[in-house]
Amino acid sequence: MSPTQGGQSGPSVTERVLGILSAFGPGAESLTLSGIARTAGLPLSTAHRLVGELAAWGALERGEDGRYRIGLRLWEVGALAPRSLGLRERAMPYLEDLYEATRQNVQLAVRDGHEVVYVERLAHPEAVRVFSRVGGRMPLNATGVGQVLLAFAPPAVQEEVLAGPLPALTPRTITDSGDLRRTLAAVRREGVAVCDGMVDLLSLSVAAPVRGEDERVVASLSVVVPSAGAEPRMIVPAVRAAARGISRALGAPSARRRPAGVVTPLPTAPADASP
Amino acid sequence: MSPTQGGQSGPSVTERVLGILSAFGPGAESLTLSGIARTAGLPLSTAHRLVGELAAWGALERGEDGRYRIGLRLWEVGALAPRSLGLRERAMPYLEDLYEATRQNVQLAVRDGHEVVYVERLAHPEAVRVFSRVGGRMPLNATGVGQVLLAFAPPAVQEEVLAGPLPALTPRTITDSGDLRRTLAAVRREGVAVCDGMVDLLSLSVAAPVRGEDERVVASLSVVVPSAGAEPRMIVPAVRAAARGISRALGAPSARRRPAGVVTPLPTAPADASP
DNA sequence: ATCGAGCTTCCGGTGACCGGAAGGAGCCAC
DNA sequence: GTGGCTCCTTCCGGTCACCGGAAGCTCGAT
Repeated sequence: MSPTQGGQSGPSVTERVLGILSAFGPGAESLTLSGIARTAGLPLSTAHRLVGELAAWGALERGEDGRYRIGLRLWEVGALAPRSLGLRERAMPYLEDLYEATRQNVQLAVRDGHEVVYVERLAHPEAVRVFSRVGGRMPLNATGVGQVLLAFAPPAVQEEVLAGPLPALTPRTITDSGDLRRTLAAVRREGVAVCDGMVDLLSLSVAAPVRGEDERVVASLSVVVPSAGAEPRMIVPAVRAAARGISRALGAPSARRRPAGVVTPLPTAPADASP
Repeated sequence: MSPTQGGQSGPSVTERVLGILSAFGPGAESLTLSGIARTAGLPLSTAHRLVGELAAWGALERGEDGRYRIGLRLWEVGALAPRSLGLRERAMPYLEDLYEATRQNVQLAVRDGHEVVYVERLAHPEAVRVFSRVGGRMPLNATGVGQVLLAFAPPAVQEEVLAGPLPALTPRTITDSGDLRRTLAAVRREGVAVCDGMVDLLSLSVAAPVRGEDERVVASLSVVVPSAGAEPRMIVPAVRAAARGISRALGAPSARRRPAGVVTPLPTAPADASP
């Protein structure tokens, strides 16, 4: 299938170039040429040539220290990703409000495969430290946003995750697939996930689903507060309201504005846990 | 110098791949395969192969409509760009405050070559419409952030821009190099740029410089308000204060916190307009 | 039905790419 | 000073991955 898997031939040029980009990551924002070559598994001279072309275009930048970093031009192109830009633009005002109201951490995330990817994050400098970062990944089972995204994911994805290993970040992380299945059902029922001490024993997160125009859950929104003395009851309505606001901004019919006081039932989950 | 400039040979594989990424841009967030091939100047079958590899890696995503978009994975890598992530992370709290105080548009931008690139933007849904967008570019002479970034850029860059054509976005855009030179001197003297109706006749922006640990101006911050009835005197101090806060967060010595009431002079500009 | 636009697959010739090797620059330890 | 390290840069000939024309496919529109 891949143009280069036939027999003993090496990776294609494209794969090598992408491999160079992959060498960068959280904790490896700047690399030397040899570091790139080592990480990407390329001979030094090959890496030199390819990196030179990438830098000429602006995908990489070379600092005064001679180290390479991701270039502004690549960031610019990446910013065109619909799941980043389109979502962010419309969600920001609501994230703002939620941030302003809580002065804690507010996060917006989407699902990519079996992981959560954080798309936006507002953090008060004095709020609880949080492990996530914009552009970072986390397992689906261990985070509030992850549980929401998983609960409303296609059944096939749910089963794959439930069948696979469930990594534990703390002793309180859900790692039993039966427990997780029950939790997901609860999330679908309640429309929120409350995750206490699963990423980090000191923090608690409250997450809610964001729906797109076809009613599918396209993102999840959460607030992270200190676990000690947290009162989720105070936060849940605010998170739900913000998530609904974003869904409306994205055109989700179920989140249409309606006369105050009239309560419409939440749409039923696309599919239940049992496929 | 380039590995492929010798004689009549075509662009290298790397250049072709980057050309494919370049095909995407503001107003072209989603493209068909043939559209990509046309824009990038590649034969269809070549584009097909390369795009396939990019999609397999996650640099591109193929929608249900068969069109290609920038993939989340590329966004993720791009998010590692130091001028985006590092800057944003530290600047956000201050942008927040400024946004909260003005409920208008707040922007953070850096210079790349002879253009401004917007790195972050907070926009109130009911605020003045603004042309800029995250990841977008604008000419240096026509925007508040641009004038600030140009005023504190290396003299060589200033001269290049002053020598080159100065695009006009409105009749009020500065297009005379003498005028621009005087404006830049004023910006250096005042530490702020006030730009009325230069991007768009209805809006006014107030911008201030953000300095890094080596005192160099690394970014610029602005607030955009409706031109009609705007009172810049009210906004200038807030913008200056936020810019100074970010500079401090980035480690700029001149922005160190000091006993209230003691005024330290702003550092002199790295170089005056006349080189 | 007929057309056209867009997509996918196939395959043989060839020239772009590969990477070993040599050499230079900077740094630290001895 | 001098040896040994790491990192970077440049060169060049053989070979194999890449290129792209062509044929066929799937749509939807006329």
